Amino acid sequence: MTEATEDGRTIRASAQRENRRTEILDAALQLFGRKGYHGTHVSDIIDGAGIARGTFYLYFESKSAIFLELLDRMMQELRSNIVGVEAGPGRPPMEAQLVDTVHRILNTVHDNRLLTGLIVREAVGLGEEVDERLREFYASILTYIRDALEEGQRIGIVREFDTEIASMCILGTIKQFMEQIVVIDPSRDVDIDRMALAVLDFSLRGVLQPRASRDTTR
Amino acid sequence: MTEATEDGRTIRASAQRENRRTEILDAALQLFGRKGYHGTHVSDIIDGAGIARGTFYLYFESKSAIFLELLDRMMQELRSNIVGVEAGPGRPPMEAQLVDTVHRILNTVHDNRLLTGLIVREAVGLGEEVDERLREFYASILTYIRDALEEGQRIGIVREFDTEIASMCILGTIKQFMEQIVVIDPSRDVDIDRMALAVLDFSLRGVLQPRASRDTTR
Amino acid sequence: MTEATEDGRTIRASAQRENRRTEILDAALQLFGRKGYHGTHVSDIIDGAGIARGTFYLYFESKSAIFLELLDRMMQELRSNIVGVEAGPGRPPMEAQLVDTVHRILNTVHDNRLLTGLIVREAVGLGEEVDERLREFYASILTYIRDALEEGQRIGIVREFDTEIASMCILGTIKQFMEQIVVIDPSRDVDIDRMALAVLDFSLRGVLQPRASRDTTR
Amino acid sequence: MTEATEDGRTIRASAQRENRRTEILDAALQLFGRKGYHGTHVSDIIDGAGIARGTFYLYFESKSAIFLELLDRMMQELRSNIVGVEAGPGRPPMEAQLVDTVHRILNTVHDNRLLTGLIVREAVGLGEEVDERLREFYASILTYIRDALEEGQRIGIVREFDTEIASMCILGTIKQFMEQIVVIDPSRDVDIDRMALAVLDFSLRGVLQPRASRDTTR
DNA sequence: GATGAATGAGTTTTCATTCAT
DNA sequence: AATGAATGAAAACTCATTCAT
Repeated sequence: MTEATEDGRTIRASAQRENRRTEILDAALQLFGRKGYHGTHVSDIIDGAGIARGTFYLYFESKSAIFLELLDRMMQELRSNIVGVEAGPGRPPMEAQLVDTVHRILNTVHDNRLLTGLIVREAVGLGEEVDERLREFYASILTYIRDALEEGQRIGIVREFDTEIASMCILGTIKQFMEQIVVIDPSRDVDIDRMALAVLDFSLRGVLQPRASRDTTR
Repeated sequence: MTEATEDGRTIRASAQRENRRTEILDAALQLFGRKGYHGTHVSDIIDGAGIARGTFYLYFESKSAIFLELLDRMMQELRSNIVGVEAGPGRPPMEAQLVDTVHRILNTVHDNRLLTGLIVREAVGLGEEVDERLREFYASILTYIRDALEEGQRIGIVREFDTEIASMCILGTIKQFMEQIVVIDPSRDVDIDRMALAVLDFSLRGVLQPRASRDTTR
Repeated sequence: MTEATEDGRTIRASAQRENRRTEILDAALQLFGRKGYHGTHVSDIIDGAGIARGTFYLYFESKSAIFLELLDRMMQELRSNIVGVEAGPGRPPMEAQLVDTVHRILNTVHDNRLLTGLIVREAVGLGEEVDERLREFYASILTYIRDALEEGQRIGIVREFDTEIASMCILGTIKQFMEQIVVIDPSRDVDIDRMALAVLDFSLRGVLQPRASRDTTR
Repeated sequence: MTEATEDGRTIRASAQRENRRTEILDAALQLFGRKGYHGTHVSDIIDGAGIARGTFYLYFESKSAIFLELLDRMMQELRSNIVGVEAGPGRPPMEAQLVDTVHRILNTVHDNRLLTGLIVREAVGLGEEVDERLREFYASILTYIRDALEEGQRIGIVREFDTEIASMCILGTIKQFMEQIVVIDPSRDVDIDRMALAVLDFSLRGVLQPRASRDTTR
């Protein structure tokens, strides 16, 4: 019956259903983000969502299923904010694009503190599936960064170096700030602007004095 | 009686005892490193160490106690390899010191892959105690890096920038490689030399083309 | 939703719940009464109640919690049967009141053999909490007896003596019969009437021949 | 070899052995008396006695064996202090004998506080054997008291009443004071003299004003 | 005899998941 | 669809007893 053409009743019902689902996801997010996967019990989630125990399993197959869904959601969110930076003719200069990207990434992280926590924290012991997805996620970011760097090298903006390693350095830098925002100091209001500029400045130019000292240190 | 000066027997016995302890620690390390804290059960550890259930509790107070001991041990190991780098008159140039340090850190990490895994992974949900120690550990590293950078600025090797943010960038870079070594690709033989040089190159000089292009991009 | 006014369903459910609870309490009572606290395992209780392991913890926080609840219940029961005896103008003569009280106490004890067993037996090693409650319980009974005796002395029914010691004697007598009923001879049908009268006779008049011998012994 | 005629060596050895045994018994007594059977672990006993774990089992078959031995010892001690009171021609008047007996019993109890604690407390859950011995012990005391009362009735000192019940009353009174001394108030120095006299006064004469003098005693 | 490391059966408790109502 | 009582496998930890040295 519900599989017939959707009349008013089923539409309302399925909207209702979607609402419920979202409420549960939100409750779970709060908890996973705050107390980690193992520290969060199904009891906590149903209490948070104000539903009955059985209802939870009407919407999600298992505790790990809802966790994975949240994980995917956040990875999607992050990915969509990173993709979009492309070096190419007719595009703004790469540096401007990068400032913008870093800005957007850090803002996304900040806006989704809790979800990001899921990624930064729980890395292992949640089964091969989680490991695999996180690996893929980071691999895709690495690839993106690397492509950007190589494009930069091709057009002469970026100097020659080991792009594989460099992209890891950049990823590490980004992750550190993700962690800084969500884990280490979640209460303090962070200055995203300052962060983005400083991160970029560091990544683009390094720490050394440009000319004079460069000769002395070698 | 047994509290008298240790004769051959008690010496041998206490050596034996220390051996056992180490065996159990090793078995636990393998398992925690591979499957995480929650994924590892006391049963796994005693199976791994080839001892009886009760024997485990003869040597360690609890599952969390042995985990904390391993954690402390690795943080100690890492700290002792980081401390020692100091900018100052009569010391080798900072860059050389840094190459050396990065090298040593990455080697330590590589030699203690599994232990490092404990630090990189399990970040939350193991109780306030673990959280606190990890926080302290990273804080001490951050302070160390920052001090080094500021010293560098004072003596004119390092250019002016936000040292708080920059030290986080460097820490993030280091952590990324720790993770790279222990989590992401634990089987593949990594080229520590190449890593150390590339990391340093990136951190010191950034990604941009030094001179000519620097004017054009702005 | 379920917190709205209780409809037929929730009323039935909560009645059911109360039933279950009582069933478990009953099973536990039988076992604690028969085999003592340490001799009774949670496994015994769930077997006795015909429930699953987890169900037990749905109704009681722990093994000691259910024991304490039974303990409190019996102390309550006994107390309520003792309180009510008061010497005063317009009240039945103290002796009649006492016969009645002893009767009621022994009947209560008999009706709650198993529960009483808990009090008579387990006196130590169950933690300070149990000790404390038993101490309080007996202290309240002692105080009650003593007050009654002193009131009796005031109105001239009771002769002069050390009421502190005498109340202990009476308490000891009562406890002995509690024990007699529940521990020493739980199967044999006891004659409460005979007991009550004899106990009172003993307590009120002692064992000595009233007149003649009294002169000879002094 | 040790089974040959005891030479100096084996005599010394066996004296030594007896000493050790006693030390262990003493340590166990302290602990059982203070913390109960279940609250006392073999570890506590060997710590208290300053011996090795295995040594304990060289002297006692099991934890319950040493407990039973202590139990027997105390029952023996008490019995030997009660037996000796006999009504008969040529003996001191029963009342004097009783004062003496009560005195001696309470003193014995006081001198052996801890041992008495074993009897007063742990009554159940230690297996049929313990139950049986305690039952026998109390039965023998009851019989003794009853015989004394009946002898008293025969020679006209004691009035007519239900001696079975009365002997229980007296036993209960005695036990209450045993408990008072060892459990309820073990620290406070008790006044054995006052206790003994008051107990006897209560048992012999009860609480009521003696009929004839009920008006005149005041 | 003495030692104490090792044992492992047995205990309590947890918690994700199921299912009758 | 929603409920929440019931489930039971699995986990950590205890402690009396044994046995090789």
